[in-house]
Amino acid sequence: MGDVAEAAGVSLSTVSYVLSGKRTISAPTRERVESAIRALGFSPNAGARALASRKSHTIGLMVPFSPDVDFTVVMQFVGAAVTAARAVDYNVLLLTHEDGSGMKRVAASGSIDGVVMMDVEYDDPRLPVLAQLSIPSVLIGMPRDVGGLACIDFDFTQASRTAVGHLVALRRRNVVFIGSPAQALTRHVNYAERAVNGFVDAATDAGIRHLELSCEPGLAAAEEVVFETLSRMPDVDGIVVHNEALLPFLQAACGRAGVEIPRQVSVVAICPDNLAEAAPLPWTSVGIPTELIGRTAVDMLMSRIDGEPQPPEQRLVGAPLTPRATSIQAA
Amino acid sequence: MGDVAEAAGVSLSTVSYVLSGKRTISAPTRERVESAIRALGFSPNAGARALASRKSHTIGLMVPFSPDVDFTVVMQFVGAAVTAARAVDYNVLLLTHEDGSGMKRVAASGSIDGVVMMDVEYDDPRLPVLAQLSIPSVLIGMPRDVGGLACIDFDFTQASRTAVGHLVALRRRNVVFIGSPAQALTRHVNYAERAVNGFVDAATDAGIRHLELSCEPGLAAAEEVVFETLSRMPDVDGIVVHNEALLPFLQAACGRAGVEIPRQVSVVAICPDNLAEAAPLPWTSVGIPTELIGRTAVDMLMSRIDGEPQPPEQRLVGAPLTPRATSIQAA
DNA sequence: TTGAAAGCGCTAACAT
DNA sequence: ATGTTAGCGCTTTCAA
Repeated sequence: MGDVAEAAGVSLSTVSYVLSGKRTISAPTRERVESAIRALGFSPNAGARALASRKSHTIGLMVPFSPDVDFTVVMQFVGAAVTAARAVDYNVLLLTHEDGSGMKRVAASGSIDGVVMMDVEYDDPRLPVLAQLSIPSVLIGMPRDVGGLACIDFDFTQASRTAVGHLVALRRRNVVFIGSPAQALTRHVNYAERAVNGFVDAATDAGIRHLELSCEPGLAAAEEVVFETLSRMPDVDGIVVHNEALLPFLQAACGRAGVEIPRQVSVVAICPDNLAEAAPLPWTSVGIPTELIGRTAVDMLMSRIDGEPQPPEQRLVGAPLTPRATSIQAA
Repeated sequence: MGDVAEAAGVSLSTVSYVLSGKRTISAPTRERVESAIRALGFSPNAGARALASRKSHTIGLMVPFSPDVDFTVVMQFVGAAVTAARAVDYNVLLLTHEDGSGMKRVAASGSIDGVVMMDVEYDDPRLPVLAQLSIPSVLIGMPRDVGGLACIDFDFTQASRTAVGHLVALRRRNVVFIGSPAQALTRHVNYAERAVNGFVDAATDAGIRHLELSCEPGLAAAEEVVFETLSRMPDVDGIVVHNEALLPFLQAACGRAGVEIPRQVSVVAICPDNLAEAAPLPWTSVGIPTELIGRTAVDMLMSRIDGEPQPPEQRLVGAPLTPRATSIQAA
């Protein structure tokens, strides 16, 4: 940085202020400094900056690696978060879901200025650790006890209500909810619960028959759940499905069972829009806005890092329904 | 660190050397220092350490986010790499596949000491950038021109040969190779080519009939490729499939077409073992050792970071075949 | 609007 | 086997 200062004929601190923008610099000076930076190919040293400013310009991102998460969805969050961080000139340090002590270490050493934690569980053992840290954090997901933490999550209740509303508007009167695998339910009681509750409430309000099932992924499980649906509600004419891993198989399973989508049964999926669009028969869906949630999580974290202390905040993100090929008006 | 030194009754540098292990310390001294560290809850500052030592103790990991990669497989590499890095006390900075300039920045600023680049393409535009960096790198994948770079990849040629050998031993004589989608072929000419070549060579050597197809993922495409197989080789009795995204659908497609696995047709998949095991009918497979490759990539990088300069090196990792439910002796 | 200079908390060369 | 000390390359207060 000394070289740059010399080349531009200014002091070292002026170069620093040009870089950080924390001081008003006259246009000509700024210009000279910037061209000197380019000419010398200067790039400020991250370690020195971190030491002097006590900010690493890096956030931690805790990513789940357990086999029961849908990595397609996870990667959408991750991609959005990384993009959002880059946009404000922050790096992203990869932390694993399991590694609570690792998080403690990088936080204590000043390697990160904040944490975004994905796939938060209902009673997540990492929450106490998080609360102890001296750096801010944002959770993606909604634990039982939010304490003073900041959270953001998809509004599953609203999504289910919207889905049911759509089916009712299409004059469907016998609807079934196909939810996430049992394992997800136990880990994330909350979100599964919210989705189911929204469904039940909306169906009750509308005065229509309803049934709630959960399902593992895979073709066999898909066929099973279709079979169970037909035996418990033979005149089913509407389905709400909230299970990303099941989607690729559900249409095939319905086809084999002779259940015609969308003529006989209209289906609304709760899943990211790009998954809904990619299906052979594109799903009508309430799209989980993974991109928006990932980006917002980072934005919330940023305002806690360099803004004034923010109050705890729990944000629920809703989404509209997009009609596609799997739902039409009942005959 | 001064506090720790005082509490332990030693000098500041002794604390530093206890931490880094770069000096032999007498047992009692080390003990006093370590207990002082624990007592004070001391954790060394990463920025200061990076500044003084010119090492960030962080590696960059370039992860692909394009929709045409299989994220299940990607995450296995990532998980293995992160675990390996943690094991030697290194952090992992997440870089996106697209972000060549971002890589340049973090390298120039001293934020990372080395890079592991996943999903390397045949003519990857980032390779020139990588070669310019002053930090070492390791590629996962095999580009056209390796230059002076270090690479590691799965030995697809050997895998195909092993698969064909297995089918031949089961007295299969009419075999088809179902490969990756066309898009993967254009991006990664090399690996697809190697897999196909190994297949063709082995089938030719064994003197059996053979056919090579490629296939998109999804149930419809799976049915199509089965149909094409049957029309071009009605007496097919062996399949080698190298297409992770297709696997969940292939058994269903065969079932629908009346192709009985494994009685009528024996199938060998080239895919990570855990994918092969998870199928309803577990695949006989040549398992891509994602875990090993990810870990080895990090090990190779580490030896280039703190060891003496290493020569360029291209490493191919082979794997054994594990017989499972999709292959038996021909009648 | 700009400059001078005192650290930030470590590492490692040089001592002993 | 341990201590002393000069930086590492920035940020930021204080001064002009």
